[in-house]
Amino acid sequence: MDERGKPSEVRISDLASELGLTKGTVSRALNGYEDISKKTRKRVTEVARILGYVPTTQARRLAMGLTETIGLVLPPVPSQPVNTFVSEFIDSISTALNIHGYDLLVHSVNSEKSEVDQYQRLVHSRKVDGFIILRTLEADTRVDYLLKEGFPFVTHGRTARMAEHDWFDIDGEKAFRDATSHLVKLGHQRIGFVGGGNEFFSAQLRLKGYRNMMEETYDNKISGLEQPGDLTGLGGETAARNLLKQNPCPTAILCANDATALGVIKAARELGFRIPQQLSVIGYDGIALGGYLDPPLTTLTFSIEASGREIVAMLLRRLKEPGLPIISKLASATLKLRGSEGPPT
Amino acid sequence: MDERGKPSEVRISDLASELGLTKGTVSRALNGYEDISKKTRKRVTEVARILGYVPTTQARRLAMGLTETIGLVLPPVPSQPVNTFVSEFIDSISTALNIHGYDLLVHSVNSEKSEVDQYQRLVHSRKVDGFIILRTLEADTRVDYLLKEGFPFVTHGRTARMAEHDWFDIDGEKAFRDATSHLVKLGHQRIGFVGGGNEFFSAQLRLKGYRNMMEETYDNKISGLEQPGDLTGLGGETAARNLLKQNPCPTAILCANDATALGVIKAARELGFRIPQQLSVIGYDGIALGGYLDPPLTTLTFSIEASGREIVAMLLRRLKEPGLPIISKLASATLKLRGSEGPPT
DNA sequence: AAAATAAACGAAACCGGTTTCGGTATTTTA
DNA sequence: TAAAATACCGAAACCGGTTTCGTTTATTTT
Repeated sequence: MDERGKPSEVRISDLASELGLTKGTVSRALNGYEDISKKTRKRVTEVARILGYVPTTQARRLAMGLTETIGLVLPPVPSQPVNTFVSEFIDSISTALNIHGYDLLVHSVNSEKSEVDQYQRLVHSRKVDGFIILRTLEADTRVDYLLKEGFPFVTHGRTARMAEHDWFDIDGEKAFRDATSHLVKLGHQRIGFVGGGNEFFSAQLRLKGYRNMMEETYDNKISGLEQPGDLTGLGGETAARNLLKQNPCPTAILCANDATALGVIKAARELGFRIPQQLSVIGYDGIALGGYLDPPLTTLTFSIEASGREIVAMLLRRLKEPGLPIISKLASATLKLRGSEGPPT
Repeated sequence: MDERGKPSEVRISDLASELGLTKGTVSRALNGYEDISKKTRKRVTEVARILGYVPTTQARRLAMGLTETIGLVLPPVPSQPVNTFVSEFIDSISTALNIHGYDLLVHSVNSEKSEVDQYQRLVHSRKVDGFIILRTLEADTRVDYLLKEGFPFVTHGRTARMAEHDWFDIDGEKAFRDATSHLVKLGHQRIGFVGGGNEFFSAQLRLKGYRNMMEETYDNKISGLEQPGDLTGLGGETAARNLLKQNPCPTAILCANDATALGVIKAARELGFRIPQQLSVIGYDGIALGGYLDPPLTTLTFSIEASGREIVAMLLRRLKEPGLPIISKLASATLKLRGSEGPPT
């Protein structure tokens, strides 16, 4: 214990000389090597505890040739901070990583450099052992780059090259089939859809789920109700105006995410629609705030915490056994009925 | 350029032998030492570029005795993910740090270990050069610990010991004076207040701002309208029920944050109050989602991005010049009128 | 009791950089 | 032109650990 301000400056050499051993021996004693006598090991760990010795991370990592650090590069999201996904996700993966002795390094994409540049820097400077990739695109340059380098990573979301890399995803296709089916059962026929950017693979799958269910149910007789979106509230507003000026207009609208749904609801209200009486709205994401709306937003939801834990587990497995065949996992979202949908009038 | 999968494995020694120099010379050439001829320096940088040499971070940091990393330990927030503050804040500070060559290390508090333990581990294992502390309490054990260790950090929010450490804060007292004053000018007399947990210093200051303005305006004739809260929607609901069952009941309610405001609005609606006609509500945080409510939530807001940038600047200054006197900065929030308040009826 | 084996630790190389110090070769000064 | 100063680079120590290899001592084996 040091009385002074500075944190303990005990190095392994200090420990060694204190014990009358060499630092190599101390290191092996502390790391459970078998060629250390029980008595010595006990003595070493005891003195280490008393002196408050903690190995310097940088030195250990240099010697062992690993970083025990996982990188997360935040995708540049121009003003779409409606979603708490990122913070919850960071929380869950850092928790999971910490448990296994790994650290989480968070980087941002500052305007000057491209996104792939960030990955490149992190790889070459050996700051991380692997990556977690968020918001995958169908053609994803980050994935392309890391595959080319042979650098470990797991994506949250699928890509066009999903057969070549580990991934975790929510089954958005099934989720939107379910949601559409739910609306159909309530009696809706003209069900609108507001998508996300089509560059996102997930957006395509959600659209697919919706479209397939509509085609199967109404045998291609009801169409023209798909609108592009951009996963923001503003995008939802414009899409809703386009849909609601049609005649006959939709009695329900399915949205690619909750932010979009909020925009749709806002625009619909301004046009005089009452929800859910005159228009049912369903979102996707399960943001907590949806429960405080009036009416509370019905949405498709999944556990961010579980997703993060799963992804971390996959990545750590990959790091441990690089030769493993591709790992992937498809989890499912559940429809959380809260009140923004009902039978059509 | 390597054709194979592996990332470039060029070490400084490879560069040196390729150039016919020693690694010491190469290092100095690359780091701008004055005892290297212009010609040699040019040759070194050129070959380094061609071979794609990037110094291994771990080695550099070990040799230089620094980590170039800042730690952020996420405070354990039991189910309060209504706020996007954390993700936006992380985004802004990592951007600011990256620009200066620093990394951001994010840790979580896994149940087993206490929060201070996390800081202790990070300090002793020398993983970070400094910390950014979020959600300060009046008596903050994290601050106590780091002050004791003499370890650099900047807080977002003040503490009881703010005279002893660097801090950045939003002037919540003034903000709530302003908001109260705004409601007074609209004609409100019975203005309610729902606080945050009183262990947070910020919550106390917000309450103080509200209370002082009320006392000054109504000369202590109007009181009993303060309710405790917990910064969550649920807390807002119960507080609102307590306030609204009074007779006469408040015509406006000021909330310690937006999540609370959402809860207040929900409860008020359920009790039959129309907003803002029968009850004005004002929040604090400026969450983007508030703009999509009906009516849009009037709130006190400030730039998270600017806060993050400022805090990073303060911390880096501190690291560069440890002897500097305490640095602090008080920024102000602005009242964003959106529609959830109006004159009383 | 001598030889073989096992147990326990010391010595030294290594990870990949940075930095100090000292020694030539070259230029400047006297 | 000899001496002093300067420019430029090599050699080696160092950061704080880990790991391999070899040596000594203690224990078995024959």
